[in-house]
Amino acid sequence: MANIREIAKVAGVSVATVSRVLNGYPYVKEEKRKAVWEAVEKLNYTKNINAVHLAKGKTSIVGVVLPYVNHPYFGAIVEGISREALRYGYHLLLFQTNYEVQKELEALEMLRMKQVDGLIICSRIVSWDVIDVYKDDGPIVLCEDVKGRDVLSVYINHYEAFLFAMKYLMNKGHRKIGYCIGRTTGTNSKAREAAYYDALRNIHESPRKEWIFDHCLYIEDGKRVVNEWLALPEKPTALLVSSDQVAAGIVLWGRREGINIPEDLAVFSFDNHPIAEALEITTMDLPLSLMGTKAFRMIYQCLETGKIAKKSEKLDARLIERSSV
Amino acid sequence: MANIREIAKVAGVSVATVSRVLNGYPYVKEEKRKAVWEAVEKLNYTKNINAVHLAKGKTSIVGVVLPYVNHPYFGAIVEGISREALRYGYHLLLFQTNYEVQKELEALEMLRMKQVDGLIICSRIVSWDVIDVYKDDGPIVLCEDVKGRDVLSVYINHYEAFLFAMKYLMNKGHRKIGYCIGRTTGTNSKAREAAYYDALRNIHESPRKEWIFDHCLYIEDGKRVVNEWLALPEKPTALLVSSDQVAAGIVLWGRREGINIPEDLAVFSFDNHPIAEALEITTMDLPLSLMGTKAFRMIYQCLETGKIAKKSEKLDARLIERSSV
DNA sequence: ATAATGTATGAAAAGCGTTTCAATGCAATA
DNA sequence: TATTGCATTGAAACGCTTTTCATACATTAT
Repeated sequence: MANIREIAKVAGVSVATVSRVLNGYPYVKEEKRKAVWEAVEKLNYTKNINAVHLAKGKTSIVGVVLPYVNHPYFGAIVEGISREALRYGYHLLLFQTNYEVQKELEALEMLRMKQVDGLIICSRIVSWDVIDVYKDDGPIVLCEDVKGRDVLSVYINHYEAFLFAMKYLMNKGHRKIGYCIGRTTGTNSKAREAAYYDALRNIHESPRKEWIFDHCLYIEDGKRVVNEWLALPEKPTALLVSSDQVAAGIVLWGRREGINIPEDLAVFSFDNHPIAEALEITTMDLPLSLMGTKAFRMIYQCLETGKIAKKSEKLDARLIERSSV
Repeated sequence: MANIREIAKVAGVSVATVSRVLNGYPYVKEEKRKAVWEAVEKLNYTKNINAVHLAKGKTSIVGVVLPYVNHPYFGAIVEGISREALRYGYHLLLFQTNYEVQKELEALEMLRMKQVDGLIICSRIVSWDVIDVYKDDGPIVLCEDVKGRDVLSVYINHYEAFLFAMKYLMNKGHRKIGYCIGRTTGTNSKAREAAYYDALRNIHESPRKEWIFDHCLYIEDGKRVVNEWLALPEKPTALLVSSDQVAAGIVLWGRREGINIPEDLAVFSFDNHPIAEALEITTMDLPLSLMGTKAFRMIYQCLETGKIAKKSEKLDARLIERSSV
């Protein structure tokens, strides 16, 4: 495979000139410019981008760290990142972690090794100490409330959203409220948990462990929730569900079990995925795609200008009132 | 940032020895090995992976070309690819194309420039001539029937699956059958179209343009289909739907319009996404994740051994009988 | 004792584009 | 005419690791 030196030889110019032509720099006589392009054509030359990466010290790639590629929640975020990255000529390197520390570390190592120029961590399990170690290796954006820590972040105000939902349910007269969550660890989950407990405390209700359903991610998890709910001696009358997927599962499997929604069980969900519209599920719209877009922009700005306008950005959820509550 | 030369100096060895230690090669005295690791520790050294890429001429990255990251169909494929890539220490570079030729070309260029070692094209719009140009730049796997062309491929037998579905519907007495598809171009879509026409011809029914619904990808497209179906002067009694998402939309919006399924309208779908189970939709299970896994393996095998066991692999769909037909 | 192996190590080349610096030529301004 | 400045170009350094080749010494086999 031809390289830039051969092009230079064939075109009768120096490698510097070839580089100038290839990158569209000025100060090259038109005839030389032409000669270079002809040589490129003739030798069927293509840049070796790894040499470019080495020489420039950057790759125009940002890494995206997430537990599951195939979940609509993360899909929406990635979509937002992808759209923006495309616009600025950046590429995306995907790190599916399954919440394994090892995999997350690997992604961080890739930042240090300059495989990626920056990192967007959609969800994580590694501790802050670990993140801190890699902070100087390139911009890292977290999709969670970093609470004043010295890292970039764009996040959805899950606490407010959950609190809002709780109050909404309580306004409708509900006192016995349970909730479904993807995992109990993680900043976002903790924020929701806090809102849940705070709201319950407000009405002097004590929380019940059996009304909290963990590991709720996909539609099929809704089936499990319905079955567990049915088996409950004392049942909550309403459920906050952190994902429309799970809510859809609950509504659909619930129907099959003869559960009336919202009469027997009110379902209040989050995401505003089209499935929620189709099922008339009351939900909070989460600006996931926007969050991805903003996360990328933050990285980009940091990379190109070295400055950051805002270190942290909080995005709000929006009520979509339908008939499942 | 320290480099391998500095490590060599500090450890009092040559760069070759440092490289040996770093890569776990034999033939290094234990004491030197230790000295190197100590220097690495001391200088907080990390490899510059771009230099590695350049020197090795490979990156251990495979590119994944797809139109939309955020569709469950492609999500499932990527999931399969990702799982396998993880196992073999490969990374995934995502190319979201939105079916723009320019974007697909860019991905192919990345193969030529050695940004990626191989390419998995989940769906495409560029012509075969274009693909051919890049064939020698690295392994390319297509997720479609390449019909004897000299490219690798793993694909689902959409023709058989669609034909099977048509016969199934016809066995249930349906004669007026329409179908919903994501796009009308593309090998996979053409295969389905062919099966549709072949089956109709079999029962001497002539196809109707207004019974073919294009651009059906997401749940919300089901709403559109329902509305169009309702407005039809003469309605098909059954619909073949290429995606469970759309089928779900049809079933759900159909219910809201008082359409009885399957009495008024039978729905036969594809994918076997959990949503189909929740909605009791009869569907064909498509081994999407498996296809991704196999696609990666093909690339991997090609890369590591230079040989290909099978150039093309056809995967079959499986009937999941439920109650929407 | 000698040839043949195996272990251990470093110098140098190879992989390749970018960028800086110095130099040359030519035109415009003082 | 002298000076300043811009246009043009190339040599060489830079980014960094891998890998080959040659060398030296220690064993083991013949």
